[in-house]
Amino acid sequence: MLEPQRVFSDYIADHGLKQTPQRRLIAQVFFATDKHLTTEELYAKVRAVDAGVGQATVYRTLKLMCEAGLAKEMHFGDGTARYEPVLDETHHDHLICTQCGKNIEVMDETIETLQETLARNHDFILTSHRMYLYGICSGCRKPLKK
Amino acid sequence: MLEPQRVFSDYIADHGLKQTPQRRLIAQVFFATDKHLTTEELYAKVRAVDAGVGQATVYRTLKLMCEAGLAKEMHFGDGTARYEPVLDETHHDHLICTQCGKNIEVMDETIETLQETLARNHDFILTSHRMYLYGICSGCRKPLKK
DNA sequence: ATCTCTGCAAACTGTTTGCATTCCA
DNA sequence: TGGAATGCAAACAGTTTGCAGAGAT
Repeated sequence: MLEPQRVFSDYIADHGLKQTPQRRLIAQVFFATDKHLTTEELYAKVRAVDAGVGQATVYRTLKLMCEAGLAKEMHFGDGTARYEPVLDETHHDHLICTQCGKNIEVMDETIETLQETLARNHDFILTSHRMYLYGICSGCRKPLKK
Repeated sequence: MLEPQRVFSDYIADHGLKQTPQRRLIAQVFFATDKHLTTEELYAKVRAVDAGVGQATVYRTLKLMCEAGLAKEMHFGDGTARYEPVLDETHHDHLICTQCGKNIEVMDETIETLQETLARNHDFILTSHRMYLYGICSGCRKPLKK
């Protein structure tokens, strides 16, 4: 896995933008978690380190990381956007427990292939996709003893 | 295909709620389209018939139809919710052109089966899923003559 | 008559933007 | 030094809510 913060640095440099302590901090905190954070959550984590960082900066930096291909915006049921760090090029889909919110990243080559085929059958050139599987995980359904 | 408005009526009656002309109208307009409407769009269509209907009523009725299982809320990229009428039990996924926004409803039995298997392998009981395939449709990529 | 529903406007939430100031390059 | 980035607050868009009056049962 390549250093995402290095990639971000490079992206900034290559685009005539500027390194700032805020961007470094936000990126560092963001890539330190493998969860799907809301801006709110990221903002809180960042503030825990440096309370002087503004919310707008978090939004702007997150957007910048998306442009750099290092973050991906996603929407679940609720109205808030969540961001997922793109640590490497590994694509994956999501298996989400509707009970406890657990989010497992999954991947199935056969499904991927079939998706390609399906799109081609409709004369589409597939560029990307998102797949969310919702269910109940084992932990959330064990105590049924009677 | 069963009459969705009848189902809605019944749901209202069964829950001690009340039939109103607004609810009837909103349901009628909603089920008359097979597209994925935003509240804004639905509101406009409703207003074209009866300009006296309030926006809040559209929101409230849409939520009610979701609770009745007659509508499904979905989020694409943008910040606005879209609603899809659940006309019958036919499940489908989405093939979306990122250029023109065309939204084709697709379905592949094999993929469905594999999704089940994938979930089971992770000890999940699958309850539902959403799959969006993004690409460029044929119409949006033909005229490249220079 | 009661209790829900409606429309309006105000309130809220998540996100974006304008601006003066700060700060990297 | 100059242009980009920041923080703040105001602006926004989508959605929800409080309330008084209208309407369904």
